Amino acid sequence: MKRKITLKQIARELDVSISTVSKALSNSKEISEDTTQKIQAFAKLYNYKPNNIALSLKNRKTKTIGILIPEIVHHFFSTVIRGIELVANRRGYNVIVGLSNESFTKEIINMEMLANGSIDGFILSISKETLLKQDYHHFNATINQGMPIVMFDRVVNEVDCDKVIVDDFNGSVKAVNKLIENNCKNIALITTMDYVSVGRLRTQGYIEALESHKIIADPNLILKIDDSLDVENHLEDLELEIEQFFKINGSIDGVFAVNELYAVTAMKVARKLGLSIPDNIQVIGFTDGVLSKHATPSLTTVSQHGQKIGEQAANLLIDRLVAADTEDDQYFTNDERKSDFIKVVIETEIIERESTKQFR
Amino acid sequence: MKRKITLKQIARELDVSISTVSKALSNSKEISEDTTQKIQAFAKLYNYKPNNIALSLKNRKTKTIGILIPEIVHHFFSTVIRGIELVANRRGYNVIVGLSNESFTKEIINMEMLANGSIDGFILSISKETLLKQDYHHFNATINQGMPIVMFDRVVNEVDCDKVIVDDFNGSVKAVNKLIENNCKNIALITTMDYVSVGRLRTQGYIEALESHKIIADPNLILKIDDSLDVENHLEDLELEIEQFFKINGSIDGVFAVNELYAVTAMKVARKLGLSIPDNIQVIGFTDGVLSKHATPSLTTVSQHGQKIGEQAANLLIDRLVAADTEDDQYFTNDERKSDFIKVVIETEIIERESTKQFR
DNA sequence: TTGTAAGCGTTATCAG
DNA sequence: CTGATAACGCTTACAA
Repeated sequence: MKRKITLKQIARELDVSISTVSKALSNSKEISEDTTQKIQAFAKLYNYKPNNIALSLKNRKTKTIGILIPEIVHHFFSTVIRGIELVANRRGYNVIVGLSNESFTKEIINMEMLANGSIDGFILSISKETLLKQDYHHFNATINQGMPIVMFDRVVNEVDCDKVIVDDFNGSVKAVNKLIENNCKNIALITTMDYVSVGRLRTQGYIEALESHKIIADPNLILKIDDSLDVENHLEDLELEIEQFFKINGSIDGVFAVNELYAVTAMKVARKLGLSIPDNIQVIGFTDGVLSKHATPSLTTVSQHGQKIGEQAANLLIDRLVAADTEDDQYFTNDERKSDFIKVVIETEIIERESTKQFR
Repeated sequence: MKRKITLKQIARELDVSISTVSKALSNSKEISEDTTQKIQAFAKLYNYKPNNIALSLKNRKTKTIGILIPEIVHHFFSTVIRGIELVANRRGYNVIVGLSNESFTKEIINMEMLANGSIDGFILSISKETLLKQDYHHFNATINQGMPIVMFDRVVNEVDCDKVIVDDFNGSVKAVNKLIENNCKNIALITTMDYVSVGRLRTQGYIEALESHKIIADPNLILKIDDSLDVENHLEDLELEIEQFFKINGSIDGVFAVNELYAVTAMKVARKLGLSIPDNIQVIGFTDGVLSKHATPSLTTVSQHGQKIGEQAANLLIDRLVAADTEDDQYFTNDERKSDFIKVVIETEIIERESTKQFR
């Protein structure tokens, strides 16, 4: 078991100085052909690789990105990670992952842990508890320390940084429009509580789509599920709640659900109540995950393109890191910079499958 | 935008030496009450936090674990990550994630990237391509450099390290036994190619279960799907292949599939062929993910307890890191150590749902 | 062409 | 009680 070899050891072994070794290995032409050859051969033989930590300390940058998300066992988030990882690796960065588990405290702890030198910047999505509390000081503190943040999906105006979001509003509009075109007369919405911004936006899209067709949104047709802090989904409760909802509103012939779980559960309940899909009820979900694809009938959904979100976020962050590296910091004041932040909107797309009627 | 403050700056500001500051902050009693107070107050004011990178360099350990998995958009793997992250954080470690994307080369590149000082040890699951090639030199090289590895799920005898595996064999046996008890006479197996060890073991369990009931396994009832290197699942192909299989073997009344995708697809195909589940065909899958839970009918599965696997793996790794930290390295030779490696087997559990008959 | 030395941020050892 | 110094592994002026 030989520990990894260092410049120092190579130098000692070959009886040259450390800096000679360093230069030789980076092909500096300060060093003679001969010694360069000798040193490189030796280094290859012993499989020398520079120590990342030492490099990080010296260069004051780690070439790694911190990802902080509420939950990893979630198709959308893992898709985003895949996207981030893809471009990060391509551009020479590593990726370190922290999970807030939807908790404010864990979010802060994780941020502090990573912000102390371990990473060059954050890509994150805000936890539900933080959104509830509306306490964003830790994000701003991090940014003020000179560590850039890119937020995605669950973002917030109170923090000045680059953002990548899904066009939740228009996604909903498209979905509801589709249901209207498909002759649904009583379109229900199954959504979350308003404090999750994406839930709110999707709800607004629903209302807007109806109104643009001169339909007044009926509050009775909106079911708000309170999944506030219980990450583990209590399936039976959900089913029960939706079943109640359907029974009270017997006329529902279209359902738009803000996530695939709600959509799939709605289909299950509908079937249980003897309704057939898409003949009696048509269903559209948000988030195009495994569930939608493999449900029976397969689910028409609004796809969010999670991987693309991740790729965009990573590119934004790395662009900024590279820029910070190059530019003369002095030329800008903080204020000048503020206007600079970019908000990328990723368009949604409706994936038509079996849970809506086909007209053709 | 103030950069993070360092010991040096505090020292300069307070007109003491760096080492005094360092000691004061670690509550060394070498330092007088007075100065300690003053320094700590100042440090708190400026929110001083020691720089992780500097600590890593000094201590020659990073307190971070490298995870290397084939794919993150996969319920099982993300469950494992969650488990790892859970205990890692509890025990003061961070987690850095690399994805091999089932590629041999990417696996190696990622390992080398992380092995150069960024992490203290690996938790990994082998990529399919690596299993195909049977080239494990990079794992052994890493271990020889003194970096411990814990493998999970996709493991291999050729590498000496701690391992956490699912009891694939007995899981299959249990599943097939259940089908036999439920009066299935012609039980089919839908599995992967043999080079994925878990596929092989599950196949063996199937055969064993049949034989223990004096049933001779019929090779025609075994469908081996070749998903070798195409990570993106070609759903239509899969459906077609399974449909062919069902048509050729009209007598099938039970299906055991080695993952949930195959199981769910089998159910879909069965329904398409006018067969009802569980009346005409009973189905059991492996891996208890979202698909199983929300399929219609919901799928009886062999649960692998991914999170528990992650927790165990992390504990094994950290135990070893802590031990390496304490022990006098000289006392052991490599050989003595070999016998030392632990293989933890996580028991599977059958989760009964609607795709099998209930007898009670 | 090669070597010395400083510095990245810490901590530990040893003098004062 | 406090401070100087070395060391972790590396790069890079600057000397020689």
